Amino acid sequence: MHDPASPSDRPELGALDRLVGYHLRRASAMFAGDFARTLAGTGMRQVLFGILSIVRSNAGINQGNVGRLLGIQRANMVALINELVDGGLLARVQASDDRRAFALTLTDAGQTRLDECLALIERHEAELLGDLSASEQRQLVGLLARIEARER
Amino acid sequence: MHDPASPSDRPELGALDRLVGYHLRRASAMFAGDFARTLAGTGMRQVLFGILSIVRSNAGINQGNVGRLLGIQRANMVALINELVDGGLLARVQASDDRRAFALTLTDAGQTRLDECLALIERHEAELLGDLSASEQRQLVGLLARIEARER
DNA sequence: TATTGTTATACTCTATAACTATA
DNA sequence: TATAGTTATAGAGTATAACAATA
Repeated sequence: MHDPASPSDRPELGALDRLVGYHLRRASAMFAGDFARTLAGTGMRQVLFGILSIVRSNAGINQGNVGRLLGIQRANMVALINELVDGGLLARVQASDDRRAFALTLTDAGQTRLDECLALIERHEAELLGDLSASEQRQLVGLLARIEARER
Repeated sequence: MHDPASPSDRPELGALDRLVGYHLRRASAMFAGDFARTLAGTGMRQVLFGILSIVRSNAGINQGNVGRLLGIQRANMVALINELVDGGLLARVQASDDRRAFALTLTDAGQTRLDECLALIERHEAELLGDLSASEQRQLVGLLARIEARER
């Protein structure tokens, strides 16, 4: 009953607990789950929000480049863009310089929807990051960004 | 051509770039992808390795508790445990104190397989974390662990 | 009543290959 | 040849509901 390695006392993670990949996986899943719960009413998902955010900052960008920025395959972008266009959040017009491509822009509805969601997301992040100071949050983003920069 | 917000120059992420959830998502996906590539030959996956690691540190634990530690539903544990038992890495015997449950332990093959994979995983992590000092890596794990602790 | 393991099932996400029209 | 968008499809991963045996 007092065996320090006994499962009935307090189960341990073993080697897992020292792996950055494991903690990234769990923290990321926590954020994804809470994101979905917080934005439940809006029909917004992490990927869709990412697309809207990028299109706002790069008006006229095509969907291939959006996908490249987010690590989404061209084939999988089609349904996502269709969903946003059908929802009236995104406008898709023939690109002037390349007749194969579409130039993407936010509609007015897309602009306001993006802002509404951003407000919800900021509350959601503040909730999950409540234990970290502002400087620790910047530290975290900085470390993650350096990892991401290693390949992309 | 010199418009600083032009998509053709250097596309930006917009609001996304300030969100911890986004960076967690991308960094986590990078680790998952490289994990899969590094362990490709072994048939090992992140979840399976997690199960083996927990069983080693908690010999005799049942699959429900393993799933609870990893955030995996009971229903989804069945196929995972079957896969590891069929692969000869995990042994499943009737628990002495609860006839509903199975006590899980690593087989000898499971022990050596776990160690082999751990060696590969450590190289994979060292590769992806190459830009971070040892102290920065500890900082990162510490920050992630504090996020995870907020709910579980 | 609650819990362990289980089955069945459905839904999302992701990955690949191949096609078309343009470049 | 290469690229943008598209279709079809298959595989993971994940979520829910329900059941039998046991607690």
